[in-house]
Amino acid sequence: MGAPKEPEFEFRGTCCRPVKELLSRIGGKWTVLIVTRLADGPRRFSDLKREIEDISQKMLTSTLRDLERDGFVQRTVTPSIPPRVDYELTDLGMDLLSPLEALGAWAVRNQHRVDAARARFSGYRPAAPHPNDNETHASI
Amino acid sequence: MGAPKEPEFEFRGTCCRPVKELLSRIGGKWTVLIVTRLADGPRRFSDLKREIEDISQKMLTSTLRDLERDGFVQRTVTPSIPPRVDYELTDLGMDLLSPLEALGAWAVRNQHRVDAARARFSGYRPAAPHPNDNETHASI
DNA sequence: CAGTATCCCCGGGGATACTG
DNA sequence: CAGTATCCCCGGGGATACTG
Repeated sequence: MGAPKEPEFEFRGTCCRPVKELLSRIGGKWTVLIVTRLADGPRRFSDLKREIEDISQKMLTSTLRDLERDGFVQRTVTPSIPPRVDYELTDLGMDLLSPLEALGAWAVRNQHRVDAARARFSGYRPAAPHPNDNETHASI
Repeated sequence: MGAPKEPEFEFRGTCCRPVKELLSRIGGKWTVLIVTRLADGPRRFSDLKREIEDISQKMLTSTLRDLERDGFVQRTVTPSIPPRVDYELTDLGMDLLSPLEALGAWAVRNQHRVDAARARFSGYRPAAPHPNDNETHASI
């Protein structure tokens, strides 16, 4: 009976569980950082940890696990002592780079337009302020 | 004088606060849904509320406010009683549609590869299981 | 080295009631 | 109609300690 009422995505005609999932995956704090690091070639766990530096062990592990689970990353264990684990992009992971780069390029190209909009928004807007913009109204 | 150690994004050479910001914006639960609705033309607040249906008033308001702030959406008030507020994509918002559609199309095209990866991942993996895959080991 | 276990915090998001 | 106010919850993410 009840499918647990997930909001049904509709993306310009095409239906959208996959879109929603991809969006929430790349919306994660570390995913894109890790993927772009791996774009330059395979990395050991400790390489990634060192290169990204601000990431916690836990988030590196769990983000990599999610990426492995979804098929973007291949995990290879070399059972030595100490153990060695390498991560690399799969074909699927490499394919993902294109739309990601398109989005990244767009963000960089249009950054100034967003910044300008923000300046306008927080600046003086004489007409039609939002109801509770609790600005101590300047009048007197 | 520490800048509050934000992880510095590096996206294939180009630096990346804007990429990070765009990613977290479209990673939001409702942003893309709203933007794609507006892609078909201007909508009143209540239209969006009705069309998206599962969204709460609060999230519709705050997501629209974020989109307005960043310059993707234009908000137009008609001070009648009851009031009427229309939202529409700005040029910036419409420009965003391209990379978004590219990403959406990719997600749909490659959905089966992700699904296949997941099936493999949760299925029987004889070699190199993760340390604590606490599977009640089938042996005996 | 490459993890796991535990504890904790904050903010995104939801529900409900109220308002100019 | 188009919001705001309040209260609440959960899970993403961080810190720290421990381990095969």
